[in-house]
Amino acid sequence: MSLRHAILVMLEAKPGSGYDLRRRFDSGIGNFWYATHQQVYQELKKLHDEKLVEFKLQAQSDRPDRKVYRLTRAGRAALKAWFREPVEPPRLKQALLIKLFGAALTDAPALLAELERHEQLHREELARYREAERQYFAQDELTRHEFLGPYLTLRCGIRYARDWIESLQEARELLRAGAPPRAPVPGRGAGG
Amino acid sequence: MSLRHAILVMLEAKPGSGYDLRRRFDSGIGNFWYATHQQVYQELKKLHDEKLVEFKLQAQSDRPDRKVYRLTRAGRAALKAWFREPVEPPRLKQALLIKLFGAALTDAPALLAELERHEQLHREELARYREAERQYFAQDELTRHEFLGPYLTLRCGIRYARDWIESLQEARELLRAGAPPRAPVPGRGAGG
DNA sequence: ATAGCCATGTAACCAGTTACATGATTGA
DNA sequence: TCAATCATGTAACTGGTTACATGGCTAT
Repeated sequence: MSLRHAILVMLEAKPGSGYDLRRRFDSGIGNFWYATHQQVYQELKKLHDEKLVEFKLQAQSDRPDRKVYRLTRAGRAALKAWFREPVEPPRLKQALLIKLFGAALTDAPALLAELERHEQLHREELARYREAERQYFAQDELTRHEFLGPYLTLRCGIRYARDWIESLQEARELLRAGAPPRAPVPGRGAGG
Repeated sequence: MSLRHAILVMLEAKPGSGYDLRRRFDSGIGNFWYATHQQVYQELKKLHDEKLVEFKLQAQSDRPDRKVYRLTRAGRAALKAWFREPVEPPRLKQALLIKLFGAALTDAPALLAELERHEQLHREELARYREAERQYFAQDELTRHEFLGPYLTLRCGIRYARDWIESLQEARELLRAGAPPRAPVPGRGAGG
């Protein structure tokens, strides 16, 4: 139940409409927390009912009116309280690994193609993160300090994507070889 | 909607009861797909209604009767069909990263303690994986070949846990320093 | 014309979680 | 006596997804 906290963090960084928030879920926090426009609008409604956010109607002549949300004092308090509670570690759901686990139950070419496809997706992901990192360092020190939090999540994403690429490469090599390794791969790759 | 496929893969590896499956979700596939006993029993019921699995009642004198499930021919076909369909990449939900993203909104000590707590959890996770890897290599080559799929998922898990530890260490260091890095960390850590 | 963007919403459904229930056996 | 393990299940609820709806503006 952290969707609301993702939204509160986003709104505290910068007020915005449901539509704005939805788009922000395509990057930044979106790299590790996903939400559809339905979830955003409904959660905003709940947050408003609970008086954790408020909005100003922003009439626009050429486009639909916007509800620009921001935190209330109670919202800020709720967010601070959440920061002090422990979050439970996430429960992973990696469907691709179910396939890899059951590698013996399918034909190798289909699985190899699927692994390669995912590897490619992670390469693109990694490229996006690297570009974002480059942009981060193009800023002055004051701005870098302000965005230290987002930068640190970016670093997590870089390691995540990079290691998927490594793992999928390894998996493809060993599956192609059709035989298990004789011993743990030495060095960093062995988990040491 | 891959819970059913996780169950089908598990049952194809070895028939078992709902209770068995539930326990198997504590390791192996459980390292990357979680399920409660409710989900298991209800999914088994659905799979049975759809005639993808069948069961034999195993009466036991001292303990409750077990329903020992296994795949039907249709179940095996459904599983093979799934292996040929692409799986969508997972939508991550990492609540801890919401906190890290919003680091500026809370006091450092609370956040640092939370990061350290998670780092510790990942250290324990990594230790489990390493032990499992050790056991894998203690087996003969034929058995290693049979369990190549599970081994490869273990490798993914090792990289995953190891990198969380690295990322959380880095985050704690930079947050403690109270200042952003001057330039990307050189070498492998920089995303290269 | 056709599609896409901006901006919001209702309704139905499905997946996942939590609480509650049963009942025998084993070990502290 | 109390808790844990084995083994299964019903019921209520919450969170998340998909489909459908509106309506003007802009670009091809």
